[in-house]
Amino acid sequence: MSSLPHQFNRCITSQLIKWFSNFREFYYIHIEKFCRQFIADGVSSASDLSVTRDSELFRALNMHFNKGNDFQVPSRFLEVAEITLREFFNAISLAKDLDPSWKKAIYKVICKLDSDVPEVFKSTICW
DNA sequence: TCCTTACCTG
DNA sequence: CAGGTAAGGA
Repeated sequence: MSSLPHQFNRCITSQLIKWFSNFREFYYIHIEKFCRQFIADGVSSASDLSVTRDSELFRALNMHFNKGNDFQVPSRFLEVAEITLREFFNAISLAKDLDPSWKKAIYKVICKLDSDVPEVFKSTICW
């Protein structure tokens, strides 16, 4: 009740930030992986790419982020995942991946689509 | 100069 | 996932 809580708070907050950061990495790594696979499989247009709750991509992400299906993944997540997938597709199609920092342009677009952290996390993950 | 974040490693 | 850090922003 005195000084410790503050340290805990600060510590846990940074841990959560790190946690989400790792999630973000996982997210992008897998979307790129699936995207390249789609291309290898012959998908020719970004419009042919979609992400639904039945998609393998979704399953992979959900398996990692929401293993026990403790949350109902908002449809917005699917939309953003699809946008991200198409963003990667277009970039790779244009051979932009030749540039060492080609992903930054994508990150810049996607981060603007970030949703706020749901209240459940703020109120549930406490000490 | 402090804080955040992307990148890499274990 | 956590730790460490170089790089960039305020």
